[in-house]
Amino acid sequence: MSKTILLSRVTINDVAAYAGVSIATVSRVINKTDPVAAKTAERVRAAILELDYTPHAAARGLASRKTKTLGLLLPDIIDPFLSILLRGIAACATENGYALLIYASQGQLKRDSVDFSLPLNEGNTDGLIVFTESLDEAELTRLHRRQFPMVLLHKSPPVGANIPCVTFENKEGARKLVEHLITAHNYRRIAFLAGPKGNEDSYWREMGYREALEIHGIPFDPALVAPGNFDDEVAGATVEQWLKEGMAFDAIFAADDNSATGTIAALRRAGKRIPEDVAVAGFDDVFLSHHLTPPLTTVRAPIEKSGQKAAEQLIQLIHTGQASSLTLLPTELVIRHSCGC
Amino acid sequence: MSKTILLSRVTINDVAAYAGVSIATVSRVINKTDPVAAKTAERVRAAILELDYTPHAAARGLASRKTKTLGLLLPDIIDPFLSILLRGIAACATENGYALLIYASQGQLKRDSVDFSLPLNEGNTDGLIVFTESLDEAELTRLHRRQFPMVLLHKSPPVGANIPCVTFENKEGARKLVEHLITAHNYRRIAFLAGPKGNEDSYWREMGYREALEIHGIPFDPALVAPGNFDDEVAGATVEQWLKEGMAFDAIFAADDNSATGTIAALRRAGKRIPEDVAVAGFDDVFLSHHLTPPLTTVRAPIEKSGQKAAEQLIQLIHTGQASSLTLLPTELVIRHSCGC
DNA sequence: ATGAAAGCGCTAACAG
DNA sequence: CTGTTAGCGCTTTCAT
Repeated sequence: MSKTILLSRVTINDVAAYAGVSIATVSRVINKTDPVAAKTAERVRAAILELDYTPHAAARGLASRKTKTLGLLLPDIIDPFLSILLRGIAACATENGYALLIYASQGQLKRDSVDFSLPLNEGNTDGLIVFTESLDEAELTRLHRRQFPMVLLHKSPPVGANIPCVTFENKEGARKLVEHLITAHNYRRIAFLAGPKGNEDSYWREMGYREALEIHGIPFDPALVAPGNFDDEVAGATVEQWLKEGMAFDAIFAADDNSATGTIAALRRAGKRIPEDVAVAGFDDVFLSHHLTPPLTTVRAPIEKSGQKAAEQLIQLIHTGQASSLTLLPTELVIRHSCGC
Repeated sequence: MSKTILLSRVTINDVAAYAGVSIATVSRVINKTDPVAAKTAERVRAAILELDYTPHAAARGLASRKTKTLGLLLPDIIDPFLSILLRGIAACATENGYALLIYASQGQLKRDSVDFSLPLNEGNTDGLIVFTESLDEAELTRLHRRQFPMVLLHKSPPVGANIPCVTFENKEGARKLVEHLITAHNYRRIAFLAGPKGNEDSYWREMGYREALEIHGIPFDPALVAPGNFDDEVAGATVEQWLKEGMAFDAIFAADDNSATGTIAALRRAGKRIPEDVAVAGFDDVFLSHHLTPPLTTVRAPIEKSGQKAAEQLIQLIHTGQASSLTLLPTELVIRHSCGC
């Protein structure tokens, strides 16, 4: 009976033998790929239950050439942003019957040695979501040549490779925010705390910042741009440095809310009032933004949606071979008090 | 040459043919399982490079009976806590050459139907990390009977199943915190905002709270315990309800920092001063805790470490068949200002 | 040091 | 409706 201790794996053969049918029939009732007589199916189901059988995913994948899992490649950084993104991806994947295989490459993955083998590939996933810089361009191009389904998240494709991509309207969001700083509050010395080098979200946010300045005839001052690295401590250090140098500014636009948080902390340590002495604004609108003091003026980025869209596009690509080459998610200005409002 | 477009998969056979050796030899140079003559190995490596060959993970898994991936089962909630936990797990996994397969069960996974197949199992992972309530006890017991390597995160094993478990010293941390509230500030009406029903971390934090009261001869008042659900909005609503009812308290101990955040917000909306009118304390010490106003007094939980330990234990279990049945990570009181200090 | 061959557990024609 | 059989791509004895 069910007390039998089965240490070796129960396979489809055991089920077939137990139910007195062929393995093909067992496969059919499991996958519902072909009609099976009701009574036979019932016997098979009983056998599965009795033997406590679970199909072997790898074997299935080998035979059917599909794994029902999505791969996600991330660089190391795991922060509030990623956590929200993950929720979007995971929800969409699960909803569509896909598992999510995540690989956090510490830094960028490159094909450096011969025995290099991409941990996520055709063998264990049906497709890949590649976040920012997690994968080397050569490798990206190679996989694409192989027709391996991929979508890029917050990163544009290498030239010549038409890989679908989903990201935010970063430039517009930043421009609107900075224009608000200029027109509503008349700030003129607005500093920008950039994100990590090479990060495209940050790049476009800076472009939006510059565009706003230009529109309003404010000359761009390179001294007013410094690294914040999407990190509260790095941002804090930069702000402290500026303060020490006696740099003049009446507002700081941080490329994300983490760096805005560090900015506020540093400003406060230096005895500055926010927004009276220096206004602060961020980007993303993550959880903590409205719990800061003062509540942070920022740009809401639909992070969860961007994850969801990426998964959606990937699944569509897997099923139909087609996906939008660019999905641009709208951003929205969120005025709170740190800007002076 | 390399311009050849290969649409069909390149297999070990292609490599073997190209290098003029048998597939066994190719396998050997890839896995370094047996000595291969230097010149032969060189030819094989060249072939791999030239053909752009990547081993097929599923086939490998099937043949070798190991997948080099760890599975992580999560309930739906993806919050700052999870994000930190993930970092610990992912880092340890990657470091040891394992990929991480994540499945977010919306709610608890149960074996409800026959064609139910646990998305993460012997077929695609070498072992499983099960977080809190993500997996039904029956299924847990079943997998354990099968000797499938598992470790539980923030959840104790079903009776009779000796599954390794890693969690925090929740009770001690909570007791120390509440004792601080009592002895340093002389609060007597201390409310407790509990976590989700069934959550063991929350349960032990409540036990620590009760113990502290008892030690100091303060009678336990059930009216002072209400749900916060590890969520800022739920916590805020509860606090508002208390305020409306005219409930008397001089301090609120929230079971986690999210609910402490909501508590502070609600208190402030009601015009209460913190800590003068009501003191607040949390648990976890996540990123935002020291950016709140006032900075939050809390208990630091080594979240990243708990993820790392879980992965470590699991890998050890896979390799040696042995692991500590209980890993209890110490917590530490973090006094900031929200308690009155 | 290398090759031949037998599976790993399953799906998917193809028969019947 | 059901069974037989040929792989899927790889690892792993067992020979040589």
